Amino acid sequence: MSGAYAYSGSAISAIDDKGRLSVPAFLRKNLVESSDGRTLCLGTHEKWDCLVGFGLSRKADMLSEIDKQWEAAIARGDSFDKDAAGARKFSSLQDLSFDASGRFILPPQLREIGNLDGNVLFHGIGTTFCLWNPQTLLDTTDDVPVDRRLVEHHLKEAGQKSGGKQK
Amino acid sequence: MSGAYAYSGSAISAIDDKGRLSVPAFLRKNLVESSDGRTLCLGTHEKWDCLVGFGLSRKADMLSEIDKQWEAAIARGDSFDKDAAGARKFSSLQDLSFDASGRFILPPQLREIGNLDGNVLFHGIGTTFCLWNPQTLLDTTDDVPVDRRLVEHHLKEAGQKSGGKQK
DNA sequence: GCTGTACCCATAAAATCCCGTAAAATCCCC
DNA sequence: GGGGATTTTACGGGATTTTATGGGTACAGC
Repeated sequence: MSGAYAYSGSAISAIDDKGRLSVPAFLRKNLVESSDGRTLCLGTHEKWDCLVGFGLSRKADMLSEIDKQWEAAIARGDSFDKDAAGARKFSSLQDLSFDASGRFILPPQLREIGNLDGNVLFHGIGTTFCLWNPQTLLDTTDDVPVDRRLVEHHLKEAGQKSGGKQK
Repeated sequence: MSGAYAYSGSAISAIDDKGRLSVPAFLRKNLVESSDGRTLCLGTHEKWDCLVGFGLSRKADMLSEIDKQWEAAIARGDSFDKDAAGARKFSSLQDLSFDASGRFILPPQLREIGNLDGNVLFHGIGTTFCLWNPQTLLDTTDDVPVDRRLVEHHLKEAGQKSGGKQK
């Protein structure tokens, strides 16, 4: 694998009035290295009710993985639908660029699908990181192996900051 | 693979009264690089009820893919009809040039085959991207692994913009 | 002449960039 | 190790640039 860096840790960040969101600093460094610039790839998660993010280089890895699968399939004489595999992985993915202070605009469609509204919880899960609506994460019935105490802590913290503002 | 960049993301765009359609900006960048100019290759999809698009350089890749399939077939002792494969892939392909603002004229035959009328949904699937009539995509019984929420979002958005105009 | 196409201009909306400021984290010197 | 100074970070608010899209005009071929 290309990137030697793993995403870890968690933090909460708020969407502002212009629909901007800032990437927490601890993710930013890896992201910049893995994208060779300030680019964030963001898409919907295949199973969970959240968004996934990672750097550009991961996209290239995904392409070559599909290619390898295809080559293995034709060598065996099997069929392999590259387009279906590509659609699954790429159709929701957007390349977003963030500015020097780490902010990017969250596209409306991703915002809607991810149920994001107000506070967003980022948390690294290795090769990628997830963006959750903290409440959705607490309420989900999926098996998302996250320490609830962590989420609750971030929520409490964010609640104080906005001072009960109904955003 | 030649291009390190993969087509991803989705957007809707409308065909105007003069039959023009604009390539969404996020696809345009890759397209220009991969074509060394403002050229878009457009054809019908082999399986799905939509059109496929990509840059000029992808044509060479397609040729070498056919070659690989042929080699794999002989290795297995099977037969492989290169001409048939080529016909399938290339006969519907047109090279279209788009202007500085990203617009091109959708040839009537492709427009008809792709069932395109009014709003067109572009979505990247890695090495290529697809052009769908959003309604056709929602109604299709083929296994097109696309997040329906995305399509629905784009449709809703487009509906608002035209304000119910029956285009 | 028409018709279809490429090119040019105009405008509104959206995205991008840049500059402040204030809070938080880090450093540093005593 | 305490406390102030410096650096990062978060976030509000413009200004500039890019994009989407309407519409005009010139030039080709029939």
